[in-house]
Amino acid sequence: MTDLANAETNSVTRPRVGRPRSVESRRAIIQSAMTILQTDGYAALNIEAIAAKAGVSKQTIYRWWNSAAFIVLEALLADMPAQESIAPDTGTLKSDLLELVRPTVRALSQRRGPVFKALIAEAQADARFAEAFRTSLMSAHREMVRAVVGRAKLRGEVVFDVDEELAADMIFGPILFRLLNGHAPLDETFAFGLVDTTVAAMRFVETGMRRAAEAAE
Amino acid sequence: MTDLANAETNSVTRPRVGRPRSVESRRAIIQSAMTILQTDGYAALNIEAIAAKAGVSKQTIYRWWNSAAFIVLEALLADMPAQESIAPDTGTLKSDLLELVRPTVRALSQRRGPVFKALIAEAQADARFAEAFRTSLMSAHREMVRAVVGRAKLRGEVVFDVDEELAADMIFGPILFRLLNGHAPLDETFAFGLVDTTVAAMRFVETGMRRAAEAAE
Amino acid sequence: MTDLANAETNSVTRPRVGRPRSVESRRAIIQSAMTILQTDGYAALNIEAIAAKAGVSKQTIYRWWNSAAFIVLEALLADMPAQESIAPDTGTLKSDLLELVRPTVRALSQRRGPVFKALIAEAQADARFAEAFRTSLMSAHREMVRAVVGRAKLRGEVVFDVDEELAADMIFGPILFRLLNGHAPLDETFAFGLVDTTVAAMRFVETGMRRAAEAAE
Amino acid sequence: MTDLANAETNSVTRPRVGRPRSVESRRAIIQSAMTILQTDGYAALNIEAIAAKAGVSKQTIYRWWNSAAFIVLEALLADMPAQESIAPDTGTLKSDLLELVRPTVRALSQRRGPVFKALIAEAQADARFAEAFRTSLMSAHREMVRAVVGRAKLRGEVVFDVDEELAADMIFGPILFRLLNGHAPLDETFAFGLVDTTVAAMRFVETGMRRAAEAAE
DNA sequence: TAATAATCGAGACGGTACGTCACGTCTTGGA
DNA sequence: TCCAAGACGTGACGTACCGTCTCGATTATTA
Repeated sequence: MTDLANAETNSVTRPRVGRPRSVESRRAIIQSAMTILQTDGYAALNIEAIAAKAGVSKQTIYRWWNSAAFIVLEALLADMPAQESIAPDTGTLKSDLLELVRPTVRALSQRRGPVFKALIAEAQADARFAEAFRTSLMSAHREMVRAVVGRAKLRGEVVFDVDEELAADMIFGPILFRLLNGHAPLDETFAFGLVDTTVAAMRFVETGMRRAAEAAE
Repeated sequence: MTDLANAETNSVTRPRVGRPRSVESRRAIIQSAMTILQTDGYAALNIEAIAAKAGVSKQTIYRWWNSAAFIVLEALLADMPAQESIAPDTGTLKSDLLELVRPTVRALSQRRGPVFKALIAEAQADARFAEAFRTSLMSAHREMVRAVVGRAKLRGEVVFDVDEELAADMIFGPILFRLLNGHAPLDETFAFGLVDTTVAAMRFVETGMRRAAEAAE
Repeated sequence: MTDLANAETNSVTRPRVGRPRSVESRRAIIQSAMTILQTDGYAALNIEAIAAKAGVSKQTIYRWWNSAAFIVLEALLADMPAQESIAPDTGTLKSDLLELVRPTVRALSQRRGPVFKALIAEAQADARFAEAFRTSLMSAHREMVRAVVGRAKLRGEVVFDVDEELAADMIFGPILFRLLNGHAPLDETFAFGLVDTTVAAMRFVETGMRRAAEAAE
Repeated sequence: MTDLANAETNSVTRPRVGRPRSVESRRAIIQSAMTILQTDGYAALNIEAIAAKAGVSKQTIYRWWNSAAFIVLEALLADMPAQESIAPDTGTLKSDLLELVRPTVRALSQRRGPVFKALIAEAQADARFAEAFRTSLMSAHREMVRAVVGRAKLRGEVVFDVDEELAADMIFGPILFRLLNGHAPLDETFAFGLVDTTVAAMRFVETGMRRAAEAAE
């Protein structure tokens, strides 16, 4: 389980006395937040609005979440299908990456785009949320690239010392850039181009270590 | 000259009647904004604080800028040395890109990082600012990559149908990703790895057009 | 109790839920308003100044009052001694009216004058306040004249069909006129003259009904 | 001519050099003020709105008037027919007063009411305007009552020592009271009642001087 | 069964900043 | 000297949310 809410929430030693947390309120809060998000956009998403729509007191929200962004992140994680978390393994780096990149690009170019942009923006002003965002949504995506590239390395499909961290940056960086800067569309052409380019890079990059190895020959 | 302020400001046909704009107020506003930014951070940067520090009325600020972000952007553009706007031309793609990437990475990992993050965040919530940001700061940087890659193409250093737009994404996307997500440092190692990888990609990528050309042989 | 504040405040059926209104804030607001009024005058009385002096948020003031004038009116009503609300009953119309008029004239020529002028001015620009002012402070004063004249009528001291409403106008109209227009002093001479004249009028006025009665003889 | 505008305007020794005052601007300003007054009410009457509507600079308005109220007062005085300034002389006090009171009451209950209320309110916050208002509009009205009552005194229609100042207060005070407080209508019934009552008062009042005279017998 | 304790809704509270309005003053070029 | 245009500093407006704080009521565990 992810660690999005206030610290005390997840305290293992929390005494189980007193009235238990209302699952109904929790559901209504998340539901209301997502409805506001889709109806009026992230700019209209604030604690007062969520509380009013959910028929819940502001205190209850603040008790379990630090900000509206945390609620959205929790909803997003809950909404993410389980299979999305498993890295594809089709046999080739290129098709693996396409399996990863195409759905991501498609989702971000449609419904998920505005939310994702808003959460990243939020993270720039809120270190706690940045941490939560990075270690949940983002790390899951990055991990899949690392796994795919790692397997390609074992197959000898890419140079042996390719940096998997950098590979993840090369995949998600451009996507994020187009999403946030909006200078060009997030479409299929882009997805194919991005994967082709990255695969070529992974196969032929001359890293410092490689150059050192060749020099030693 | 950049086009950051309200539309009417830059109207070419604007008649020269009425009291002229106070250059002193303009200077004080920009100066105060940058001081607050460096002292207390972007979160503390608001119109009231700028007006108070600059000894200026809020109305005067609103007359010429739409938000504090526009002031910062204007200051950044004014601060940007002229030579930064000229793409390097050292003879090889790799050294050209290094000339571009290393100073950028260095600046973003130090003083410029927080400001840049804040402006990108701001752009996600303000379409007008996003437009201004994209067409000034961002397009200038992207243009340099396009120029450098274009020259490499003419030299035959990279495949003839490489997409310069995508090249710019491959360079700045990962930088932006690390800056915004903070999962890994923006250091020299990253700069070299990014350039090496991108150069390899540009040289060996098999694009659709290239594959078609080869198939025709 | 008077009905000066927002409508919902005095709702009888208001449920006793939520944090109760802070009596301390209420007291501080009224106190601060009166202090500003006496120190700097009505022109300096604004919501921001009251809030600052009372150590209270503007929102709290707006929650319970519509404007600074309402606060002053509430303070005035609270400050009004109970016995002032009871019409004098000395046995003759003249001495009753003197009991009413002299303290009023004295108060208005001194401390109360500026406040009263300001509230009447306020009422001309704010229909809600005009209503509150008329039905609280003003109607109380008018009612006393009506009561005094009514008793004089029963005693046969004045003509039987004298209009008590008009009588109240004849008493307070000239006082108000001198207060607002400032063409002549509000002094004892004026008070005696006003009462003498009004008593004479009440005793000898030939109203339409009276003329009709005489004509029937 | 009245003395409403800034002091320098009426300076006798004013040098006649430079561009002369624009009669067209003056007309447009007064016209615009009255239009705004009738269209949107006194609350909407401000210097910026007048200047904009009149196609005039704010400076020009401030050069000749101290506030919007002065403009309105000037317009009102210019609009007042000459014959209104001559006290009626019909032979009896009652019909003289009716000639005075009925048109006044009628005008105030219709078009003139809101403007008059607003000007009186304005006078409470602006001593200079209060002075101008009192010595122009108000004194003219009061003077007519004084003249009418003075003639009645000479005819022996009223007691010889009746106070003409007080008489004027007794007439205009109640009118003003009803206008400002709005507790009862300004109608014909009120006008007749007011005049009847005042006439009775003037005929039968026992003033201090009269009582002293009687006591000497 | 009662005491204890945490949660809930409602909503008032102090606080910060917003973006706007109108004020009265000023600085241009032109009449 | 006046005029229009319009920028300027000043001050207050009324609103939006923030995150916190009482309330009384509710719902569990613990004694």
